[in-house]
Amino acid sequence: MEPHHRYGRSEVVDRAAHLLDEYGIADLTMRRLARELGLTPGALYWHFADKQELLGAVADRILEPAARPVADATWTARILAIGAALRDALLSSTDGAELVSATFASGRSAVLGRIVAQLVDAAGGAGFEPGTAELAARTVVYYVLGFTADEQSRLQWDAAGALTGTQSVWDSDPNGRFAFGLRLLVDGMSAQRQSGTQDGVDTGVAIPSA
Amino acid sequence: MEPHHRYGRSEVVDRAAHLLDEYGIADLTMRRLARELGLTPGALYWHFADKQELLGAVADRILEPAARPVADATWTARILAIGAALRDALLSSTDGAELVSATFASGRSAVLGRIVAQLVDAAGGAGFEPGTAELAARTVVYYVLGFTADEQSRLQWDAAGALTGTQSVWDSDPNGRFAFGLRLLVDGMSAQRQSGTQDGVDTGVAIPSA
DNA sequence: ACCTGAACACCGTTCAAGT
DNA sequence: ACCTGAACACCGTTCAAGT
Repeated sequence: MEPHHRYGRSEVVDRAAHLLDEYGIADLTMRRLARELGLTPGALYWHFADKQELLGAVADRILEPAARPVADATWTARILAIGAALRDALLSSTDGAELVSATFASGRSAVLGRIVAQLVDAAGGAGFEPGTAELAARTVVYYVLGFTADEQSRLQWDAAGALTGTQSVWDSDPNGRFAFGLRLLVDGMSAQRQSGTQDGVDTGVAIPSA
Repeated sequence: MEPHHRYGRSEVVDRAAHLLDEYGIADLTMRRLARELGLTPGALYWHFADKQELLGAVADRILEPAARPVADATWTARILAIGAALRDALLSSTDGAELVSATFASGRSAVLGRIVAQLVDAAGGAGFEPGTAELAARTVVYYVLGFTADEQSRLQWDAAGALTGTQSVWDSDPNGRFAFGLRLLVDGMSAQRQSGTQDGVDTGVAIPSA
């Protein structure tokens, strides 16, 4: 498609994101993407050092809507909001959770870093010192990525023709199921923080991490 | 190696597990494994339907030590023990966490199912009804897989020559860091369960899931 | 019961050279 | 600044046929 055109990096990422959403992560290959753009495979290596960098750029595009700073509120509300926004972003594209999980593992997403930073900030509002807040923030991310990857793989497996009618507890109220685990974490954070700390106010009181 | 030998399924899994530990998940390919066994690639398809099945069998081998029923104790101690045993199992092989995460996503590990069942049982001891206990159990698994995959990738990256000397908070007390997140979840479960429930005793009192 | 041989349809990456 | 051509070193999977 589209011969005799030269591309910038962002146009290549556009196409890659479209390819992902349309055909899934297994079909997001360098060769396939090149073909879709009417290019030779080697051309992509002018835009990206390797495939991981391309995947990171696609992950960042998916995550962007979840990285917008959340309105001021109590720290619990902020964490619930960031978690929900992250899940929504992952669900917005086919195999989004799987892609972002893989990218997170390889440490190649800048935007996920910003999301973690927002969670750290919110956890700081709960009275945790920076190091502990980072731990809590990452715990939230592990949960959201794990839950959503699981959810999405079931969704796509079901959509591919299987068990229609046998809808178990798994299918019903996914938002509630997601919120349950997130609330577990937020409740755990409430239980661990210094009792002298007011909700939403960082008193700077430290909590030992072990 | 070892020509003129015919293999059973378990011997093939042995070799695959060894290959994983020695060279990592990227080198655990069907062709490489066949070569290591002195076989033709096609031979492996007599033992396994596809690569995912092979990976699932290797994952099960790694997880086996973590699936042994834990000694009776309070539900909190059981969850902490299962979580720690799962992490230990994942860390016991190169790329263990990555392999098991991938296998979990494809739902191809029987042993991980048994581990989840033990967590569900322990959560039941906290007074959660079955559906909610399952949610809590899976949340624990998401955390352990996420934390350990992250930990292991950093460990292996550092081992590969990088940042020696600049050991940040990340390297110090990994056990404590792991326990922190797990305790967050257990505390969250304590906060959500029915107050009439004694520790370790399942009174059968239900909690709504949303 | 277990494996070979041979094929099919792919991969990611590099790099001199072209415009 | 962006791309081609061509090569290198691989993949997973299938299947008739062999022992």
